Amino acid sequence: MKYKKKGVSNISIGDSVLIFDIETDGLNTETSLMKWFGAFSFKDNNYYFYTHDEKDQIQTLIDAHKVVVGYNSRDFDIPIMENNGYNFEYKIRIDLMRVLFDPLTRRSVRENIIKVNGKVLKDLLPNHKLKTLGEVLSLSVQKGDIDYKIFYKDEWDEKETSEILKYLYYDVRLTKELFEYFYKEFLPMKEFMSQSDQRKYNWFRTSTGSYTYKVICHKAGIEEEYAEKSKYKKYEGGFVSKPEIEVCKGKIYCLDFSSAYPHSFLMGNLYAHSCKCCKDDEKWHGNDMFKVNGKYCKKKPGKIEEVIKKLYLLRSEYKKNKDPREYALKVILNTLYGISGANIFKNVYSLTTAADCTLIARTMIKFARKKFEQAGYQLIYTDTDSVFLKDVYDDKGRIMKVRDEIIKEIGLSVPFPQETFSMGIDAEIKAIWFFRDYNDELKKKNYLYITSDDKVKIKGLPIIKSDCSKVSRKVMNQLSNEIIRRSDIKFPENYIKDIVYNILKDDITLVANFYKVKDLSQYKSNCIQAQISKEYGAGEHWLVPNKIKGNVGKSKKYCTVIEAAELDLEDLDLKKVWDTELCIFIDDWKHPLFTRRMERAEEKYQKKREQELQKFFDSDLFDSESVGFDISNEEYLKNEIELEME
DNA sequence: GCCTGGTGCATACC
DNA sequence: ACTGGTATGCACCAGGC
Repeated sequence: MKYKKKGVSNISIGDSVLIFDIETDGLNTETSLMKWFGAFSFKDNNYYFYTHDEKDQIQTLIDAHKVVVGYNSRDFDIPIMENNGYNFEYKIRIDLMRVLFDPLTRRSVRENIIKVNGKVLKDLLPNHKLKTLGEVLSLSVQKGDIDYKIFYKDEWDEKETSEILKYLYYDVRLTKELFEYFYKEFLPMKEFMSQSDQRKYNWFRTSTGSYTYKVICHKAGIEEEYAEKSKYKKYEGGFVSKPEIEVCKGKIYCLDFSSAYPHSFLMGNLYAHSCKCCKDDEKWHGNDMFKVNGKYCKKKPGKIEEVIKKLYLLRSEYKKNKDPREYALKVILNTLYGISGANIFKNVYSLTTAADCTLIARTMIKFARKKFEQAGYQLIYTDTDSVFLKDVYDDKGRIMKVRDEIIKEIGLSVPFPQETFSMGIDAEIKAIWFFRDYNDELKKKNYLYITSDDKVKIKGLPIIKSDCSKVSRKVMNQLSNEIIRRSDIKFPENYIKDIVYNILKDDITLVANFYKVKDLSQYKSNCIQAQISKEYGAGEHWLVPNKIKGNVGKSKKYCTVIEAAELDLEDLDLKKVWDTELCIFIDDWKHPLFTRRMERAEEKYQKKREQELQKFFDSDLFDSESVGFDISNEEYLKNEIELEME
């Protein structure tokens, strides 16, 4: 019995692609029997549905296609069908689940480069079920499920058949739409690959690292060889400065190098370490400015450098024309540095090259800092390829002149200066804040700023991390208008407290923290994630930190939102909400650990003072004139703190 | 008992 | 077929006093 249904497709593919899905009587791939087979063919835009007794027709349909596509088909559908006597030899097999992530290694493959409404797909997915994916990507998802008992038999009446067909149709259609989504999303990556990789859909399903390696090898004419994965040495990366000040208001600019790492490669010719056109002692081995470790050809750009340059220029053009292929080139250019530090990518791998790439970038940004400082600008912060500075002269043109000087001087110190290399303005800011840790030191990679056009940008702060409580997020949203209106983020403690308790009054479970945990077997310690996995299973959980309820946690306890229904406000543990999430908005806030340390030092000082005093009273010197201490209280406290911090 | 430092894990920045 | 280092925060745990 064959059912056929006309469908439509919004993409045109040259290949014969078959989308398929099966229904079985169980989940065990060794023993399960396939009961139904559903498919969509891009050859004729038809859906096909068969029962298990139409084996020849199913095989004929498969044979008529070059590419077969399923969801979790690599570990489920195909093994079962093979055990049921079907043949998938020589088929190009695409498992759409594995396009996103690999369930075996639990690594993301492409879910972290797909964006939905500005957010990364990975962060939007609570799990990797096909239905969830359909919902997040706004595809046609059928509501409701089927009772799987229906597949425990071999024949179905008209009503059952209709139910199964409807169910299977929606699943095939969802898989088809997902394929179409990925196809459109990744097609811009296709043309940079070799013919063979294009044919095998490697532009569609490889990790970004593998993709980049394949493209670079193809374009540069290098063998695409792989090495055994091994533990390799680490090397120094980007330079991150401590923030120079806590708050800065006024005209502030964030300047950053355009594609710092690709330009490091180009300007230092860092992949041309084993050229045969010159001897070792004729090569570039750095200078006073760039103390590189490797030796690089200075006669002509290497093969990989030629490719980088070509792709960089092409990207600039695509970017100007809003061509979607711009993104593919961005991925390649940004990933190349990463794979040059991973030994499996044998023929681009070079620790010296990777380390010299970061060294050049570190040197450049430190040089820029020095130059701006010498020119009278106040440095604020630096991370890898960017520098924040205050425009004390209120003269953008002057900054640009200093910038040009920096670029020019860098160009004079490298063997292959690049015209495309520059520094751009990444942000125009009117106020920026940094925050203190428990040692009262300003933290790196954590800041908040307001741009000249009144946009609030937050980097790294706990309040934007995925585990942040909803109550803190709500508070932030309530404050945001006020923050922009006043150009200030600090409020009196009681003001924030009122907002928090007003929110918690209605729902105490909003203090819950978000946890995404793996299967228990994946943990080798009794860490909190392992405890959560053991108690509530792998997956995503909102857990309420509290003092009395729950089997997770030893000092602090965690229970589910449902279990928390019995808790009172006083039972909650609000430490994270106050001391890490909301403290950034509170006037004159000090970390409690730091405060306690100060108090202890004060106590110690008082004790010592009493002792000294006593000693003094007990001594013969009581009558003499040498009364008092040689250092002040503040000085003493400072010394104590420094001693403790060592 | 309290504090400290090391470690594993998760997640952000570049 | 598997991109890198830098950094913070949380909780656990062992070891010192």
